[in-house]
Amino acid sequence: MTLTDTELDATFTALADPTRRAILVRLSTGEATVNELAQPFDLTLQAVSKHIKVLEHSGLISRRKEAQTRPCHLETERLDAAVTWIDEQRKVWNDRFDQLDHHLRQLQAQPTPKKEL
Amino acid sequence: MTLTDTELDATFTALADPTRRAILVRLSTGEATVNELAQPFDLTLQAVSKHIKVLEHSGLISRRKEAQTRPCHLETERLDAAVTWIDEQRKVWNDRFDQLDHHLRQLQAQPTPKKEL
DNA sequence: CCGTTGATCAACTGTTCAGTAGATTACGGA
DNA sequence: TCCGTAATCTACTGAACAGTTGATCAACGG
Repeated sequence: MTLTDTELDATFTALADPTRRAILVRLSTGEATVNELAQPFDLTLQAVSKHIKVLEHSGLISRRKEAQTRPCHLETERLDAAVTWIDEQRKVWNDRFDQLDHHLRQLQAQPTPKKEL
Repeated sequence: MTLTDTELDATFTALADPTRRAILVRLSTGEATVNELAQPFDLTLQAVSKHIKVLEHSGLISRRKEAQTRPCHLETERLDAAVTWIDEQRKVWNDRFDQLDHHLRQLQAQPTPKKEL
């Protein structure tokens, strides 16, 4: 799935914070509630709740509603989509190198007058 | 190569802005100067210069010094490193699913008394 | 129904960030 | 040497953001 510009904004913004990345790492090992996620951090519950909202808004996680708790879990599709965007750039970049390589081989085959470095 | 927390911060922060992503897309097709990069945007040269500094600081691009111009080019190693981090999380997540799958098979094999949903 | 727990909402503060304008540096060409 | 061009540095403004405290809501257990 391809993301819009706005979705890419939200996704990379969510990934750009160490607390939020730590939450994702924790969630990669399984579901967790807000309290459980907040426990390792020297932050108020409200602050962690905000981070979770950012992650949820980005689509990187989603949540169930279970009794009083609201367990969070990873949405790997968004991780996939982020990688897809990056790979796209690398692909174009690498294609360009292939062309450069081809060009250099041509130059080698038929020596030309040097123009500018 | 593995990135530190600070480097991941800088890398994902750099990717979190649409102008900066557009600059990266442009650079994936080849080197460009600050003026060339600024041209498509409705921004002052100074603003674009700042974005470029953010990208350079993140390690996603680097620059040569050529006469008056300072051409920028992509550093794909950083793109690779960002993908590596994301893949790491997906791997753990998928491993967990494998375990869950294994667990469910066991449950299916030998019916157990239900504890809690 | 009341107290406890999990979590959010609301208001406020301090900091970071994107953008601007104006001055400045650095290089190359006439 | 003087001018034009490429780019940066500095100082400023307004918006967004991370964090706090205090109040509130919703669900369960006695």
